[in-house]
Amino acid sequence: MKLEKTTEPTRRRYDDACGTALALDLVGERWSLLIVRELMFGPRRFGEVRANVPGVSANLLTQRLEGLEAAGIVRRRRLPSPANVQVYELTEWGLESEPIFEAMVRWALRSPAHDPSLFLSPASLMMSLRALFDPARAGGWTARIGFRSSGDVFVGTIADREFRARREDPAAADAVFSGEPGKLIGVIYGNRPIANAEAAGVLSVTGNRAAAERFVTLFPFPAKVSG
Amino acid sequence: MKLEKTTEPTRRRYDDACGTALALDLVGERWSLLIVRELMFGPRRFGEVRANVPGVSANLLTQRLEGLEAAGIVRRRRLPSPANVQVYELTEWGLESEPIFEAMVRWALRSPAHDPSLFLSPASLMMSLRALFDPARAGGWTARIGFRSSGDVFVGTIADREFRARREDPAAADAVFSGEPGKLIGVIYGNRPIANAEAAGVLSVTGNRAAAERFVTLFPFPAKVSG
DNA sequence: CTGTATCCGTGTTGATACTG
DNA sequence: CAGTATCAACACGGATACAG
Repeated sequence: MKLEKTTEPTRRRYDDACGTALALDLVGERWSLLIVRELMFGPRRFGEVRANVPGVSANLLTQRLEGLEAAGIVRRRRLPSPANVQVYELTEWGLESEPIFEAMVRWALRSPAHDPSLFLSPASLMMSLRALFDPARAGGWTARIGFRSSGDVFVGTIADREFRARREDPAAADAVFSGEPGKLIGVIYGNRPIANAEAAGVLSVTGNRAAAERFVTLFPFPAKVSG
Repeated sequence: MKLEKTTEPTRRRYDDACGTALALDLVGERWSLLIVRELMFGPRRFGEVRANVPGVSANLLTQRLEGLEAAGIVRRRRLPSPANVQVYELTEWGLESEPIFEAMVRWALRSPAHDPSLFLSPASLMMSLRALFDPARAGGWTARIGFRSSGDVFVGTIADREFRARREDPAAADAVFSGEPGKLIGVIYGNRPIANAEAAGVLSVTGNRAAAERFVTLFPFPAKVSG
């Protein structure tokens, strides 16, 4: 028998009044932000999060979800009867961490170290689109664009110079992209013709083709740093 | 016999094409962002960084500065002859990480876990001001406000609905605040009268008093989350 | 003073196996 | 599917010693 360590014998904190340090105390531990990212577009189950955060082990995911829940960022909920499964979702405040992701994506993609061939989760795809969306290019355009990607579905809405995304059936969207997240983002990042990707068989577009063609021009990829 | 570990036997990376994950690979290690924060307003020496990032040990600081340099975020420079000391400064791209800090500060300060009584570095003070600055409240006002805080000096400039800050002699500013960072930010966060803090002897204001009074109203503190 | 290079105790991480 | 248990390897933080 050994001494009980209640939960935190010496939790590793920054003792710093700076908001940055506090943010790092809240979500700065390894994996935490990637877990929040997966919850950003709606509730997810344990296994769904795990499958989309490559490399995280089950015990760490458990610990992080507990920590995020204790911090008031994540809430655990049980879906009503027919489903009756447990899901994790962001609290209102957790959802408000979104600008952190946008800033990180915009900044990090300028690094020469970025490797677009690595795994990309559907949520990461949508987050990237939000981060790179250029309101000026959208002008007054309004559209609903659907995505079917690795079994996940989203509808992205462009209206009032804003781009929002939700997990939602894309059947009623103006146009729908289907394909792996990495392939979809490749068309947008590379500013390459959709037809080429379709010919390569890695992507398909249904619905209003002109809308799809216009959509992919709204996300300028940031210039790489000179180094 | 064992393999030589050149420098990084198994560097701990997220193998994820998401910009968020890349940002965390770049600056997600413990201490890294707080080090960048200290460099955000100009070059700093090793000891200055160490003194303003409470708890970081010398060897960790060395490691992090090396890593940040290798990533192209920090540059090492030797000041010309009379000084002839080595300083660390952000690269252009490193400087562009600033929006990440603003987003983190704005989000984290809503946490009930924020403890304003902890240590606050002068750079953190200026970062907080940038994060909380409200362009609408500034309107068309133009002013230069100086800060003398823990041996550090800054000038904050309000113009064109923007607030910028640099390490600079505040002698020529319209008004100058002097005092510890925690006390200065307390007046702004708490929206308390300057006179009270002066009476308590923790702060002093010189120059145009009306400008100082107006200045402190431009940084609305975000509402705490209900939890 | 400005770092750099060790060693060491401890806590965290990650792989695997396992349980309900 | 949703976690828990175990354990080896590693990272962290502190101390100390050392170099320019």
